[in-house]
Amino acid sequence: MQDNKPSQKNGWRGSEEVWLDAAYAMLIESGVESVKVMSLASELNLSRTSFYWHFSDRDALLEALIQRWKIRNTGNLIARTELYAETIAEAVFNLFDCWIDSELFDARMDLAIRNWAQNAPGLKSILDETDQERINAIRSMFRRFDFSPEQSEVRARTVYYTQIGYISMMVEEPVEERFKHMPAYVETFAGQYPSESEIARFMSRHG
Amino acid sequence: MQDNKPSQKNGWRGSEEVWLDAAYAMLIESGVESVKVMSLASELNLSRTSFYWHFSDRDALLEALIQRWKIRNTGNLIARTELYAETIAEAVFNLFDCWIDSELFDARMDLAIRNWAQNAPGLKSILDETDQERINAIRSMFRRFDFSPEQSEVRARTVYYTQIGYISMMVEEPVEERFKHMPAYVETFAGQYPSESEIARFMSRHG
DNA sequence: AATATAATAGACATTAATGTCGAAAATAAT
DNA sequence: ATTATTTTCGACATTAATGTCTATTATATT
Repeated sequence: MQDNKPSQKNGWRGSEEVWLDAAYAMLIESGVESVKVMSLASELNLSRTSFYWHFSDRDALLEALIQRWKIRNTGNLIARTELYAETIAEAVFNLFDCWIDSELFDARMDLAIRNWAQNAPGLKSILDETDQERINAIRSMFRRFDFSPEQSEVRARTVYYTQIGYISMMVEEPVEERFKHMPAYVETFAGQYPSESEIARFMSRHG
Repeated sequence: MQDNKPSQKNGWRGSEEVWLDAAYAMLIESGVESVKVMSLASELNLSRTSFYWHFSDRDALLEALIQRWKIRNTGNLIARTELYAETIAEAVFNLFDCWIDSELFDARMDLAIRNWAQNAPGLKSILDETDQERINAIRSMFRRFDFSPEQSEVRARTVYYTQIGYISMMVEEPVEERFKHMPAYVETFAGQYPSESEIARFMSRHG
């Protein structure tokens, strides 16, 4: 594990990374149950058995997928909650960046992991901890703007649950639609409507 | 399909209902992938092959599960949004009954169906429609209390997404904890803190 | 060019699942 | 009690998946 950049761009058709990428694509597309050595092999036009040169078995591949998620989906969200903001509305807008920029937060991966965790108790524990860390960070954000402990707790959960719900439902709506509603979401979550300049600052950050 | 109450309590060990109940339990416990004729048979101490007397094949069983969900999880929620209420806070409390009483709304089944739908496009369509109907009903509730169209739209979605998120995360918290936070959730969703009597009315409805 | 290493692929073994068929057994109907 | 019906079960066929072992091939190193 943990090769530091194995000399990529060698002449071989397969590699740990190639199999992992295919597995990732399969995972977010159809769930962990469909991450099968057979399917990946035929997709990559490689013999099924040569998979076993790169990974000891299917479980090792799945473990690598979890590692990838851990590395990518930790930190960014929390960093967003700690960004400078003059009002709670601006702070909520900062967090919203995560729901728009998949570089900051990979929603599809998060959903796949969440579904997978339902049948993998070990993963469920890790996910529960992760969720808790994220909620803690959002709660602190509200506390910094002088919401009561109770208010901060409930508003943090509302913000987070709302997003998890949105992801779980795989809502497909045009981007304009999403942006249009953002100020009203800020008002609901923060209890105050954002100022024109706050809206403008948020909008200008995104295309 | 659609027997009108087949003479139950006959002397046979198996029946459509017995298999279906076992499948239901398996579905909400471990997801559709693990609803397997083999597992169910060994759980019921019946020969695997006698399953095929009651159902033509595994697909027929899965279809029956979907029917059960359709019948049970439609109507109740919408009815709750239409109940008499003097304030929006009271109306939101009325809806909250669904999240507490599993007779009104079977959250575990809903989650299982939602996960299943990710790999079953036909089911996904049905689920999308169902979600839309529920959100429409909640939106109408806010409209009745004179929230603007935009406000009603966003608050309805916040209420619904929050609950779907809560279910998806399989949050396990003590009942007291849940009840303790309810008024603060009402405040967030409705924009106004519920009155003492509204809280009392809600609490007294539940043990 | 020769050699070592990394990667591929085919033959084999195994397992878990679905589904068919016909014989046997349990129950219900007369 | 006899007969008919409903249900159960075991033997068989099939499929899709995992994983091992060994020979071969492609690439990299010297």
